[in-house]
Amino acid sequence: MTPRERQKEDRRQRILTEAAALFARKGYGATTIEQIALAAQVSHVTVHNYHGTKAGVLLAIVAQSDAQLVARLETALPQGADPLTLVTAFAREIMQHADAGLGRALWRQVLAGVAAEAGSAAAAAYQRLDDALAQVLAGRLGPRNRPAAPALFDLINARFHRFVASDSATADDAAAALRRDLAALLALRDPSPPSPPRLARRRALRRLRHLRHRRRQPDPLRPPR
Amino acid sequence: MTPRERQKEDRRQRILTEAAALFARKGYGATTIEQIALAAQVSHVTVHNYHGTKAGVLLAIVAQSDAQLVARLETALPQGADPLTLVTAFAREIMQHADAGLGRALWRQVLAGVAAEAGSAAAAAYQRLDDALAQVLAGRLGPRNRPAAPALFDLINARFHRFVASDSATADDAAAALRRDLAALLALRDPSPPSPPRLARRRALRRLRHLRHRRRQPDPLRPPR
DNA sequence: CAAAATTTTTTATTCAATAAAAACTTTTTC
DNA sequence: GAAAAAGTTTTTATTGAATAAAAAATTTTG
Repeated sequence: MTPRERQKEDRRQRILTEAAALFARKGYGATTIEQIALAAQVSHVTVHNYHGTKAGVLLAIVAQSDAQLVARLETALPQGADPLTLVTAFAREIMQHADAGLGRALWRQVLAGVAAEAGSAAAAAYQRLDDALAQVLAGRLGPRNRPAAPALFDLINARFHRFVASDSATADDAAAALRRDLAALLALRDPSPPSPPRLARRRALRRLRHLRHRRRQPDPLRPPR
Repeated sequence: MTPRERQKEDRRQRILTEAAALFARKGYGATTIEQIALAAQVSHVTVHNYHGTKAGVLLAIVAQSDAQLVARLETALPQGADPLTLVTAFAREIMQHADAGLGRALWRQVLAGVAAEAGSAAAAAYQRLDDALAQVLAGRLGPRNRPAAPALFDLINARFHRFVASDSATADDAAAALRRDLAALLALRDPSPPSPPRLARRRALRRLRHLRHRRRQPDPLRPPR
């Protein structure tokens, strides 16, 4: 690594470290690029050259801190759990991570930045992290359930957005709501009335039903014992 | 309505109309509040007084134009369709609406504004519209499937976000992806291996399976004929 | 009609963002 | 190793969003 590359890396790191400290201490709106530049001992133009916008600085911070989240999830997530338990555990982790790390006010700015600067390098990096998170989830679902991982992640993400948008919601509330959503989704049925079963089939069905103690259709996803 | 109220309403409407025209013609970034103010014959401070921020102006425009979308969906959506068809039709409608109306670039700013200004009056108004849309969906699902409406709407919304974030994605692609997601979700199964069935039950199961022509578990949601 | 209340405009300031030129540092080349 | 070249940061300047406070204008009320 040449001295030039090293300097560049140093500056980059200084900017991110100082910005993170300032954002955490004074909030996003109240810290200025100038203050970040001053703390990092560069000019404000350099901050812009490195990260484009103030939101870009924040996205870069998230990209760093969230490599950790991926690692954490790898270990913290239950291994053989049913999908519902897995998904709610996953959701809880990322929400607690949001509160413990940047906090919701900053996360609102992150989500805004991702939406506003779709296509930018910073947004692309965030997207990769999101994909990595979805991969972790996919890895924990069995091969049979893996195809559902993207949709499950979308549901988690929707709840995460709501969680971040509010200041009062708790991670537990959000997880419970997610569980309800998912249960309702899995209970979906075609509204057209089933064609009346033929006689032989009806007999077999009746017998089976009896053996099942009247339980018609066991939920594909049961809440954990 | 007093003259004062009427004037206020007039000004408000002028600002929104002129802003919409400017945004459409020159894009969000290239139109300034000053230009909007000039066209609406008010000062830039008045624009701020009415709508807070530039994103606030845009959100107000969306709130107006999207009352129409709700009405349109009420008529355009199939009535007795199965959930999967309904959901994809719904998704297609809102994406086409986005393209036909503001366009994706502006929608990116809308989504960013909602995230950044969570809690503001403008964001709350947007949220109500979102809720109204979800209500339309709920109305079309039978009473049996209605509890799944929020989750289905979340899935649609996630796809809408992706759609808006990209400039190349088509509404059809997005709808197809949504259909796949949903199908995968509904095929979810508990990963724990089923306890070996008792003998009597096994016999009944075998017979039933035979009568079903080897189809184990019919999809609760079938694609439309 | 005059006083009071409300609203808009004027004026001024801070900060994000960007551009262009100048200054500085490292690397390359001879 | 010195001079030229390349790359990077800083200085300087400008535009535009956002906000605050005072001044001006308009409407309502007594």
